[in-house]
Amino acid sequence: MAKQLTLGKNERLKSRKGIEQLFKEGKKMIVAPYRVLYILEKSAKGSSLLFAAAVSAKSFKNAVDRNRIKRLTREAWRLQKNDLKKKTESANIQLNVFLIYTGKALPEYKEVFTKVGAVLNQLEKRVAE
RNA sequence: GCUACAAGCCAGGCUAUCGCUCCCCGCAUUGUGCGGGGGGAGGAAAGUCCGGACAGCAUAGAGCAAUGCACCGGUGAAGAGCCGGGUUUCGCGUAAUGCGGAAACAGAUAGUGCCACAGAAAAUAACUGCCUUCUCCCUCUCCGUCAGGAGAGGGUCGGGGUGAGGCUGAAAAUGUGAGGUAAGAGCUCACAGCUUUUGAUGGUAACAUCAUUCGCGGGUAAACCUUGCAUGCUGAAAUGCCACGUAUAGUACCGUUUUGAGGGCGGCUCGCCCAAGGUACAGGGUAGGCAGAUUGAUCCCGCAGGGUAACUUGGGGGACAGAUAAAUGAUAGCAUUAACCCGCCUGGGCCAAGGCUUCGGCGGGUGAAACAGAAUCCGGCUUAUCGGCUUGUAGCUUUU
RNA sequence: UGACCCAUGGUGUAAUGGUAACACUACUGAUUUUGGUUCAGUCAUUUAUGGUUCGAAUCCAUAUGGGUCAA
Repeated sequence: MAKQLTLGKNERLKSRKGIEQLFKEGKKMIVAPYRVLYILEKSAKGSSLLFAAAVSAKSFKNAVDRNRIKRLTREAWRLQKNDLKKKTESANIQLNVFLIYTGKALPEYKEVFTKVGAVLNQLEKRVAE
C-alpha cells in the first residue's frame, strides 16, 4: 500500500514538448482556484498519468509563496490520484494534466486537498466518457 | 534589575507516519525497480550596484570616439570595497587640548555655455554718480576807447578722466586704517585673510610649520569640457561533444583572376590579411542527453606569530546542496520562549462601604508566528528582517 | 539567468536647472422652471530617501513599483 502513494520523476510531466502540445491542443476547465489543462491520448507509453503544477509570478511575487503552493498541490495530488490512475491504466489511455493556481491568496492545505479532489473527480468523468 | 546604543552570534527543537532529490553498497535487471546507509537552502540564497574567476571569439599597427575612475598610503586576485592617515566641512562642548559624523576631495588665469526674480551691473562694458585748466550758455564783480577783456559762481548737451559710491541678490571684484589725487582706484604703505613660486624642517606620501616671492580674475565641471590613469567584445540561454531529424531545397539581389560581394573587425576610420560565395524573404527539421557543474582566491579555531587596523603567515581541525517545468515537503502530537487570557494571595493608591486600579508572586489555559528559496562559482556593497543570546559603553533604580 | 527602459492631478500627455502647463473625468458654484450646453473655481509632498546647486520634476546615487528584450 505504501508503495502506491509515490510521485517520482516518471510520474511528473517534464518534457518541454509535452507541455507545449498541452497548451496548444489541450482542453481547459476551471475548478475553483485552479485552471486545469489536460489532454487524452490512446496507447500510453510509460506512465499513463502525468502531472505538473504552476503558479503565476504575477499573483505571487515571492518565490517562497509559489514554491509552497506547488508543494501543497503536489502533496494533494500524490495522496488522491491513485483511483484515476487505475482507470487510465485499465483503459490504456495516457492523460497529461497541468494545474495552474489562479487564486490571489495563499491557501490552506485542507482547502487545496478538497479542491484537487474535485479536479480528480471531474477528470474521472471525462475519462469514463 | 531596567532602558538606549554599538559589535558579534543564532535564525526554532523532538517524535511518528507519508513523500522528493543526489551519492555509495547489495539484489534483480539493458529502459529501471526493491532493500540498506549517507548528504540535502541563506544571512541575506534577494536587488543585480561594483569587482573577478572561468569560457568563447578577437589579438601586425595607427588615429578618433565611447565608457569609467580621480587627496595619500596600505590591503587584497580585483574593485566605485575595506583599513589607516591628511584636508575641508557639519554638529556638540571646553578656560584650553577636544569628541562624534560627512565628503564623486584633479582642473573655473585652456576654451565654450548658464546664473530665473531682484538689481545700474551676474563678469564685460554700459547706465547713474564724481572730477574737469575742453566747448557753449547764464548771473555777478572789476577794467574799458562801449568793440570787448579778466576773474568768481552756476548750468544743459557733447568730449575727456575715473572705477565699485549705487544694497538688490544665493553670490557684487579681499577686508580695515592711513597716505595720495582735479576726482578716484592695491595707485602706495601698515596689519589681516587667501593664493602662486622657491627653499628649509618633520612625514613613505597626501600634507603641516617657518621663511621667501608673485598676485588677489564671482559661482557652476553631479553643464559641455581639459588633464592624468584604466578599459578588446560577449556572458553558462557562454561554450564543447554525442544523438535525432529535414529540402543535395525555392524566389530576389550582389559578387567570383585585374574592376573583388563579403569576412577577420562585434564602436568608427585608415591600414593589413583572407577571400568564392554572401544577403534578404518564404518554407522545413530539431528543441533530447553528457560535459561546463559543484573542493574553491572555500569555511572554522577559547591556537601561535606579524601589523594601529583592514589583512596576513604558520599550525591544527573537521565540514562541504546540486535540482533542471526545477528537490529539501506535508500531516499529527509533545515540551517550551515571548505574548495574551482566567483565578488566587500579598503590598500600595482611590473609597463611608461595596467596589475599582496597579507592582510583584503562585497556579491553570491558548501558544512557533520575521525577512525570505540555491540555478556557473567567488569577493564586496545595498536593501528586507519577528525574536533570542553574549560582550562593551552610557543613564536610571534597588540592596550591601 | 542576463541586458535594458519607465514612473508628473482620477486618466492621457507637456515642461532649457528658475511660479509644475494642457485636454478629458469628477466635485462645487453661477446661468436655466429643470436637465444639457456655457462660464468660473477645486483636486499634485512630480514613486521614496539622500546628495550636487543660490535653486532640482529635470543632474547624481540608492531603494520601491511597473514594463520590454534575449532560446
